[in-house]
Amino acid sequence: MRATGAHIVTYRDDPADAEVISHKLMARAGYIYKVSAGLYAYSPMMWRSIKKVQNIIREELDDAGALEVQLPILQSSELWKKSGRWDAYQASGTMFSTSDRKDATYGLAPTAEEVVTDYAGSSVNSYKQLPLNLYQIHTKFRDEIRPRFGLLRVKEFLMKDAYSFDVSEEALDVSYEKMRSAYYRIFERMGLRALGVDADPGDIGGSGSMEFMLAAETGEDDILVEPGTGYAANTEKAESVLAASPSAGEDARALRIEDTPNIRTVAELQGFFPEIEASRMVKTVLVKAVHAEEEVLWAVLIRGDQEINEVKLRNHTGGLAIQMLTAAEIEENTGAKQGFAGPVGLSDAFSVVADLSVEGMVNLLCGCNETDKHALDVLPGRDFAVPTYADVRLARAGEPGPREGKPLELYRGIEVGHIFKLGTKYAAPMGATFIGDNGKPQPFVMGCYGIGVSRVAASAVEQFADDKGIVWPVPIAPFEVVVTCLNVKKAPLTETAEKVYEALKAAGIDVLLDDRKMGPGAKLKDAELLGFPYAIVVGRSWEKEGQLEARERASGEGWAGGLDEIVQSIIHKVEAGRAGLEPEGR
RNA sequence: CGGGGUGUGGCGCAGUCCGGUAGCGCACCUGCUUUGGGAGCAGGAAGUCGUAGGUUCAAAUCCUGCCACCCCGACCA
Repeated sequence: MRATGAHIVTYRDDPADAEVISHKLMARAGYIYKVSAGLYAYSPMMWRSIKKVQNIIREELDDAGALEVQLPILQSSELWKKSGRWDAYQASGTMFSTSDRKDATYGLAPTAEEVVTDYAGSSVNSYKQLPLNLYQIHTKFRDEIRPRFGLLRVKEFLMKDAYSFDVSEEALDVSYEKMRSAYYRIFERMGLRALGVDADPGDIGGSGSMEFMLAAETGEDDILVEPGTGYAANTEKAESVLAASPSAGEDARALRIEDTPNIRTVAELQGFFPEIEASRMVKTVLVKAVHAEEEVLWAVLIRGDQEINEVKLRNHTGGLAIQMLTAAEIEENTGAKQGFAGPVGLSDAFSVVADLSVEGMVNLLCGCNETDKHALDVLPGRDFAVPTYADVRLARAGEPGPREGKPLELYRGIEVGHIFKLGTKYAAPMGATFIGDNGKPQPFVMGCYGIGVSRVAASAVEQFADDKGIVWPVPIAPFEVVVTCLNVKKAPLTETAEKVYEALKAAGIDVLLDDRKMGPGAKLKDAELLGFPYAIVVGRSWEKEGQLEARERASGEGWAGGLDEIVQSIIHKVEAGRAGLEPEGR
């Protein structure tokens, strides 16, 4: 393609509302245009990249035996009520909803489990039709609380979503594993190194899930990695090994209640009782778990030097969301002011869960639901009922990892893919069944698998950009090579540029000929900003020495040579670059 | 939703405190010159100053309501 016909529009300034590098550069390069908050138009150049991302995904999924479909994104609330997800998504406010002229309610798809399960339920009758894996690449909608970071977090985006249908858990394991390895290949083929991490399934639900992360400082997820062991997990889910409380194994002393005027936090208590470490204290955090129909009060006990993981806690309570109690609610339900709650003398209004870090603690210090007092030398089981123990603790960097006890390292990442084992979570309530080999109807055992297509493109920019602009990996670049003619008024130059352009086109290279009437500086800057992996410059050195110059965007490396020589070297480099990254074991 | 901030040609901004009828840079159009790192000169087009109301002889500027957008927290591919 010729640049004069490619609708290239670039800007000198970053948009005022851009924070992260991918947003700034994609806007400056004219790849994206903000229509309103969280809604972007993709330019022709952007769309070329996105189509390449899509095609890599298609090829790998087709290879893995999945079938592409296209499902409606306007979906009846009736269907969502059958799976039970309507309430959850209304509660969290993530789904856009609307109604038709007859007042029937619809949602705009944030994912498509209901629709695809409905389809499979009606079109699959026998176990002989399984396994089945259906996928689509389509628009998804989420009413994000705060859209930001350009294409990284938006209200409307392109997602690849796949759904597997199997006869059993064992068969699901096979389908899941196929997708997992396909995911590594997909990202490697794009030239991106994705990290698979254990994750929380969130609103989608199900038994197992794994996220695929691209490392980036601006990522919104924290990942803990135990180096050399293959253990990596989102902090929402991550586990670590915790040393026992120093009090473990001590003889129990008698309970005492002491005055602690206006001493509320662990830090303040440490100041007040300098001889008692935080690891001998138990904090009691009061929350409510919000369910569709009710709210349940919970008291959460955790060792004083530890913090609660809200996601783990939410999963334990089975609620849709966790909210901290307000000062007024605390007083009303415990009879004491904020800062003095504890398991000792706690009202029956609360369900109690204690983190594993509390198990085995003796002579601990905690609140006793009396303002300006704390209990010391408390013994669980004697001074309060032995609670249910569960892991609700936030693992932190530096703590020993769960596999071999090596210190956990913290990384930030952008979530670009997420795979889930759903089991029968959707098929069972929706009555989506097939006839098994025993002649009886049974629900599908499902998995679902997402990739944020538009987010992948933005993440790639985020990961590779430099101070000059975007640096596309070859497999997803809008053009693999730009041929820059520095002076379009000189016939020898334009003729040479044409020749190079035709030669590369004939070799099957995606090449852009920059034939615009602009100054040489502006063209070179544009090529760098737009991020084409390779550039061939036709200018002075051709006029004077019959030499073309080639440049590699990523390394900044340049080389010169005769026309054929340069064309051949570029073809080789591009063809090598198309393969993406070397597979890394899995 | 809570806290903070901003709305002025397509983009980036000044002008607002102290009221007097709108300006700069980039981009755009025409012509000439220029061509190895975002060219020069000359000419031109483009804004009811987010919006509604109020104060005033006079409002981008002061007052009130509303809207949009952005930043910090909770959501996710």
